[in-house]
Amino acid sequence: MATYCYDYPHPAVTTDIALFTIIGDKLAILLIRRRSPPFQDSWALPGGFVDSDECLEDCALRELAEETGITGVYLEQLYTFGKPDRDPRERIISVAYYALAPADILSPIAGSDAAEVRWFAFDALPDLAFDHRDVIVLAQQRLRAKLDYSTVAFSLMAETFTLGELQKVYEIIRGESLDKRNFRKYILSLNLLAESGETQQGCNHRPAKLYRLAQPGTLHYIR
Amino acid sequence: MATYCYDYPHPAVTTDIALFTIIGDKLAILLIRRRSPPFQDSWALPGGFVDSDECLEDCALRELAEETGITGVYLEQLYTFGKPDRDPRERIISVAYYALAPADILSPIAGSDAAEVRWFAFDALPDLAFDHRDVIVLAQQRLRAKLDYSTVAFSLMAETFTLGELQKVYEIIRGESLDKRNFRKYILSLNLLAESGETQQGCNHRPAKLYRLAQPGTLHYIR
DNA sequence: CATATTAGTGTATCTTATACACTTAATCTC
DNA sequence: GAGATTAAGTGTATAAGATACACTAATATG
Repeated sequence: MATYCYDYPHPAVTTDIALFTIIGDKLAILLIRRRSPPFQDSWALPGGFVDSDECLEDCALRELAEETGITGVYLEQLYTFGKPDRDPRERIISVAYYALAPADILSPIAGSDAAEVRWFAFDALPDLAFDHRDVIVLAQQRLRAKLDYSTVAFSLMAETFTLGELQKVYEIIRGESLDKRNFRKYILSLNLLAESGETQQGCNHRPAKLYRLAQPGTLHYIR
Repeated sequence: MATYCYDYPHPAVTTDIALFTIIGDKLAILLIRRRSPPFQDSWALPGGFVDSDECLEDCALRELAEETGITGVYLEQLYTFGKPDRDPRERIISVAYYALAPADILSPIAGSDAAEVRWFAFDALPDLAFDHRDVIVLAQQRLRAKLDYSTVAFSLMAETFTLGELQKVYEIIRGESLDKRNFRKYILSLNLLAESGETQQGCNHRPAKLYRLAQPGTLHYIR
């Protein structure tokens, strides 16, 4: 194998991705079971080393795809973790990203570096490799804060969704129940939703109108 | 010189620091003139390579002290810049920090890697090395946003200050003038200030009461 | 002693956020 | 198919917070 030499020590750089979705009525996060040491067989965030010619965001998307098969998520840089001893092998600095995807995303498939891939409820995480628990906690705080001043929550919705489903997502992330009428007033006042024209199918109650984003893929800031 | 070899390419990692203060009635930022290539003689943010056993924040504080002599600032991680070609020498990933200090801080003194150190008005920046203009623009946006939901502005104040001086700082960062009575009502309602008991000296008008932080060094979040 | 300069103070109005309950449309069960 | 069950859908009154606004007070200067 080739070796790469430098005049002074260089750390390795990785990206790690905290991908959230909503499953049932819980916030869930995607973890992989590590195939190799260190922390072999431990659960960890997907992620890996930055290639020499790719930018950080591309690395995060590539690692997520390689290890879990998931693509097309909303992705945002979170924080860079760099304590000298956070990896037992060598100095590794990790640029952490958080990502959001609708729950109807294709089921994850374990890739090369992962023995297993699974969604875990945020409130029932297993022991985690490295400092990945810190990463997840910070990501969840960011998500909750951003709910108040942006439209991040829409990235957790399928292409069409009901206002009830959207309210549920807000309630899960904020950890408190919301008034239905006030919530709908607020959301509709943003003028970011359009009625799809369809209604919900196959529910044992009055079917709700389906909405879609007026400008899909755009993150808006409120206030 | 020793060489350090790895099985696959490692990027270099630096920190860069965007240190803001208020000078006169302008937002100002500290720049150094680079002593060595690349971008020799260009203005740039202070910063430098992460030592193998120091954490990222320590690196930022050390580089700031070494290159400019300034210590004791408020420091917060901003964003990590990692485009593959952002440095012509080799792959360099930079963890950017922004920092705040009161204007009465000791004058900066050029250190080893800096031929010169100077404050520049934010609205009159020179040409900058690397992607440092992007860093500064992002830092200013973060500062402005954070003004609304935290007490960052207090980090720009001297130990004691008048409400008029504090209002001036808010006006400069927000780029608009504020109503005096409403501003005072808002600031005092936070219950974070204590009267020092002293008043301003040597001004050719009614002297203002001096205030200090009730809990110095603590950042508070509003709302 | 008149002028200039900034400090310091209160209220009325507008805007936004909150609290709150019933009717509707579908499915399910007996 | 009648009644029960479930979530959808809708408006108003009140409370809280944000905004607009003008004069008097204390010091220095000429």
